Amino acid sequence: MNIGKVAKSSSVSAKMIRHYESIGLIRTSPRTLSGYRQYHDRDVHLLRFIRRARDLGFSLEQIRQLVSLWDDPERASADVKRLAQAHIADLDQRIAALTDMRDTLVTLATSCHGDHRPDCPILHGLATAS
Amino acid sequence: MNIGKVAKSSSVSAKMIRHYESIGLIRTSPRTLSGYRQYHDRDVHLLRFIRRARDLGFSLEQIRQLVSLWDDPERASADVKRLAQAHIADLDQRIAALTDMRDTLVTLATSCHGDHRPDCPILHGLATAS
DNA sequence: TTTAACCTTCCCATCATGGGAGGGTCAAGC
DNA sequence: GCTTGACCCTCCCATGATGGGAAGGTTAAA
Repeated sequence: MNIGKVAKSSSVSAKMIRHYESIGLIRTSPRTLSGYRQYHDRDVHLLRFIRRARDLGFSLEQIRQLVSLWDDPERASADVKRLAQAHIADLDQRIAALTDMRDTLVTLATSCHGDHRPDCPILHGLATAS
Repeated sequence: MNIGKVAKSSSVSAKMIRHYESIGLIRTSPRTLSGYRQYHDRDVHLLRFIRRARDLGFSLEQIRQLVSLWDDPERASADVKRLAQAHIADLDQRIAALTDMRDTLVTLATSCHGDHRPDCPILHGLATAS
């Protein structure tokens, strides 16, 4: 299988597949005589795994660990759970930070009359200590 | 005032002040004979404004618009409000995306027993179509 | 044989920020 | 006046994940 087909069936772009190879997230693939990368079904499985982990917001470094656990028949599920929970905590923090921003902004926007006059609590709020 | 003092009192690093100057977000400052940038109180005000807008998650491009509205005594508060509401909508989208990730991950992690055994619903969930 | 659709590598861009090298300036204390 | 330490300057490089595009080779079908 060439890289284009793998890209389509894994939903990981060819660009990214090459990149993942270059940073050692996936193994270097064998090549044809003319230099084309050759893949098999198991590579598609791995790339789908990576893609889903990305969709869940894991970083490539975290995915590197997930992949090595995935590959390891001796793994303890506790190790996987630890990774997942650390990531959940991280997501919670980011959600909280964004929610704080949102709430502050909603408060400011609510008090802005939003007409032709220049007076604006949003700009005032930004200019003044919070 | 030298750049270090401005950085301290505005909570914007000297590195960033130079960067903001280089991308035209703030005006180029006058220099001493030896090339040191010279600032005044009004520059500190502007940088604090920028810093607070960053803290609320506005991009530098959005801040560029906010600053020009801030500078404009003829502005309509409706224009500011429009910017703020667009940003709120953007924050809402990001919060929703992160919350979806979080919920999916929590579901997977909950069903993982998290012990020494290798069997793990989290890895299984990542490997299988969602 | 031509052509279109592949593939290759290499460099550059994003966004906001920081690190660090290599070197100049300034003020205080001796 | 000289040393020293704390400033300042510019320039280049790095981050993380992804994409764009150039310049050129390969393949399969018409």
